[in-house]
Amino acid sequence: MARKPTSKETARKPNMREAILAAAEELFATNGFNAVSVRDIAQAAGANPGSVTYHFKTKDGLLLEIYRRHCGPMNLRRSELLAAAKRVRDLQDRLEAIVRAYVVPAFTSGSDLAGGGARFTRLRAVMSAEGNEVARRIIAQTFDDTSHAFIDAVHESLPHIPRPDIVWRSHFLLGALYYSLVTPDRVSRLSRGEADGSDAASAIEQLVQATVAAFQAPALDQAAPARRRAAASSKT
Amino acid sequence: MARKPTSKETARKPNMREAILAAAEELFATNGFNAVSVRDIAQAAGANPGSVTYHFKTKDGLLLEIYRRHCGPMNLRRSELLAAAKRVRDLQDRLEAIVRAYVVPAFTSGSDLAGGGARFTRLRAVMSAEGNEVARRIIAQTFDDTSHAFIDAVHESLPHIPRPDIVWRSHFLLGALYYSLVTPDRVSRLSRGEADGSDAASAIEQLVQATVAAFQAPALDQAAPARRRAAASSKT
DNA sequence: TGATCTTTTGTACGATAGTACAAATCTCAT
DNA sequence: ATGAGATTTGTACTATCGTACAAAAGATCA
Repeated sequence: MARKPTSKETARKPNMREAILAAAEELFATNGFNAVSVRDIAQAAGANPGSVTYHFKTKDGLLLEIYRRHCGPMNLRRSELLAAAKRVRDLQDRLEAIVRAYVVPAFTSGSDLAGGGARFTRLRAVMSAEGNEVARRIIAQTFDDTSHAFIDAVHESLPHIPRPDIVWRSHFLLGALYYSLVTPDRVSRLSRGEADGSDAASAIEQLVQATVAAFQAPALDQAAPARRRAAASSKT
Repeated sequence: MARKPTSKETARKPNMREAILAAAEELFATNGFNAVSVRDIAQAAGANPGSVTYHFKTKDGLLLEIYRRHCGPMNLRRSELLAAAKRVRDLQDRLEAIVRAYVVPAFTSGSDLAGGGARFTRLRAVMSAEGNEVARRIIAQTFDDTSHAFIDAVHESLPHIPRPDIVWRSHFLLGALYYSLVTPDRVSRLSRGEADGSDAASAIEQLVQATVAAFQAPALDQAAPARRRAAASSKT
């Protein structure tokens, strides 16, 4: 084999590095980190396995770069939306806007990257579930600021709710958000086709609506004890 | 006869099969399926790698057996609690009892197995995130009945809410439940120590409270459109 | 006890993992 | 065109993977 005419027949890849990143993001997000091999990624990107090593040195390095690529834009977008939300005058609307500022960037792209932020958010969900070390480090130092800002904003809208309760509820929000991206088919299945779990717009609206109501629920201390007993009769 | 030796000390291995199951459950739940090797499991159980093959044939078979071991008891427990909840007369209390019937067995053991159901639920969360094939098959055919029963029960308590909305909200519930078991430390961290994410009792109460409020939120169709964009001081 | 069945051990095999590295190829200013 | 740097390719190495299997050890009961 003297030569191979790669320049003409295949669509010219102006940036193989981007193709590898996109392929890895997709594969990691759907199968987890360890289930995907470097060779799988290379094949999906139409690249050579060695090319992955060249661009990202290690598999961890590849994951790291995926995070680096998305964290900035997404958090920036969240900050902007949060700042705008805080300016909403009506209290009820403001809370909804705050929640929306947290949810929307997770579903839609926070940058120019194709495929949207949903894929990256799903990736985060999967890495979180797997207890991935690289992801854990990045998340703690990158997203905690954003989370705190969000929690503070919610707390300002609901000053009568203790902060720990708000932390719990925003934690539930993130879990619900993650799970909606991980197994959207379950929504379609359980609703017998009446709802489409893959529809981002529906997911956002439903999630915002439910979360706002959850945040507005009375705090545990002041509400539950009075009528606790009737509900939980059998207990270990 | 010598007394039954406690399983913590080296002592004797009365049931290596159980030790392997427990070790695998723990390792899978914390690291994912592919990140854990059969050798890791064997070592954690104090067994020989070949012993795993003998008892469970394959790694998939081991995972399958873990599911088989838990699904029955947990769903049975849920059915019992759900039946009891449906008998609660007060509407508000009934809804709370229904939600509790869904949540409690996921946190506490549904059987005599040590370690509680939390570990298994966390395992399910991780397998779900990884898109594990074995788990996917079992879940669809084992948990969907339970989920439908739960959704129907909630719908009976809230007949004015469209069923798809209830599906979405119960989906969020499961996501929040999963995430609370996957990264409890995040709650502790974001609350700056004011809340303990590892405390099952707190998690349950917070989750039930938030979820009941979410279920009771007005449906999307009838509430949102009126005040979506403009500031709405008027109530329709 | 000895025979038989169950369980555990030790080892090995083929497949595949991540990664390194040199050769081949491409890009582009000069 | 040419040479230098950037990128891609091909291949190989070592480690570890899941699993198979024969031998050793333990258990059970006539």
